[in-house]
Amino acid sequence: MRCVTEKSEDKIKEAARRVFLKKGFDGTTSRDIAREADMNIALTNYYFRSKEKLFLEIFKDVLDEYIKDMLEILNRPIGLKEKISEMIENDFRMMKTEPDLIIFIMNEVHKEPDRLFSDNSICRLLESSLFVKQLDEGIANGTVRPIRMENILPLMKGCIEFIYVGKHIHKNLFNLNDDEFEKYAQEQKEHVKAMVCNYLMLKD
Amino acid sequence: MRCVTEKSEDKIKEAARRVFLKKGFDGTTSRDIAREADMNIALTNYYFRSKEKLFLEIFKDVLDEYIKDMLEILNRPIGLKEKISEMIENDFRMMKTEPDLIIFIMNEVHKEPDRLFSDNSICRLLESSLFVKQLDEGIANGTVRPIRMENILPLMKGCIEFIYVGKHIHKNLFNLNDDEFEKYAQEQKEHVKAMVCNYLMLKD
DNA sequence: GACCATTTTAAATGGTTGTTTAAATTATTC
DNA sequence: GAATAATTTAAACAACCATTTAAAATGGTC
Repeated sequence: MRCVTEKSEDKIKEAARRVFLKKGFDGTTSRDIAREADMNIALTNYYFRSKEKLFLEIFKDVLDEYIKDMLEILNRPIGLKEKISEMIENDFRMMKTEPDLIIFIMNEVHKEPDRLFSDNSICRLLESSLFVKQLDEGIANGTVRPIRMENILPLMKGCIEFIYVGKHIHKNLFNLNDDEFEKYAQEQKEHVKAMVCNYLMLKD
Repeated sequence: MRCVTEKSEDKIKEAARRVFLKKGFDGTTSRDIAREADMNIALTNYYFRSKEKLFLEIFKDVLDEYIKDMLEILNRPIGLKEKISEMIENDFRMMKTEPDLIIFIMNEVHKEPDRLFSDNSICRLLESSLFVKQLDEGIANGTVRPIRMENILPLMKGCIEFIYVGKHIHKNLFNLNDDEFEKYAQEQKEHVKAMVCNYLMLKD
């Protein structure tokens, strides 16, 4: 049975995740991780063999986390409009609880594209989702604008994740403090919801 | 006209820009830059005093480049709808010619927010742009949805820059090769144009 | 061609990197 | 409680880092 004190391996992994997300792979040293985990430097390699191996484990987790919620919502048995609203709300929630997640993924993949598994399992999960079925049905009966899932998803996620990925830039560009930025992000959320629904749904 | 043999200082700066944009500040070594510029390592410090100073010079240039075109279009004497179209086309052009630019800025600012000059000169330039005047006029006479410049700009730029910032992710997620991605990006461009205009312009 | 400032070079600086070692400590098994 | 295995430690490793040095090469001026 697990006791109150965490296993060293987990402590290191969690500490490493925190540091990697903040500083990226290149900006993080083994000593940073050891210090954050309050453990001896050698333990990183004792448990994970190398900084790279530890990183890849964490990167895989982070990527799964990013996609898991999205897939769950795409398959939820609710209407299209509500689904879009949920997707956007979920994105906002994620950006607030894990503000470093997106820029971390984007940047690491940008520097080393091969870190993305080359299998297309997620691709197939997306294509076979309930969301795609709903989209195709709506298009067939004329209630939905002809558009593919590949195009509509970034229209939702892009607008939201973009302002958080470039949070400091937008704070500076629009002269906002932290509170004002959050209010601004809320406004933006409602605009995105309205705009995407407005564009997707055809009324006749 | 340009001399045949470039000045060493410029050669180093251009080489450094290329490497920094690809690998980021942390991922770039002085030796990387020297190798790319085909020059001795000591010259980087001879001309720029330090890697940090060289980086800051380049970063300032890159940031200006990102904002200059946008401001010019915002002040161009053309109609709102055409202006939005031009903004989006310009964004696409930039993402194609300098695909690493946005993720580079985003990531460096994310890691070191103070690298952004704290003055709000750009902020004031945005607020006093012709675009804002046109927006306010349209809102006043009921042809444009009540929305602020801060909200509408990321609705345009976010959708487009997002798919390029996460190009490899989207290529993998949607199972696209390079050609297919460019076709996909073109589709996306048209969707964004239509969606934003559709949302912004009120017809009655 | 001697003089001087500028530019370029190879080599070295001290510090940090990821990783390893071998000894010390703790936990587990009988 | 001795023997064995698992964990943790301090120290060291070679490789690489940004930067500096001092000498060499270059170019222009008189």
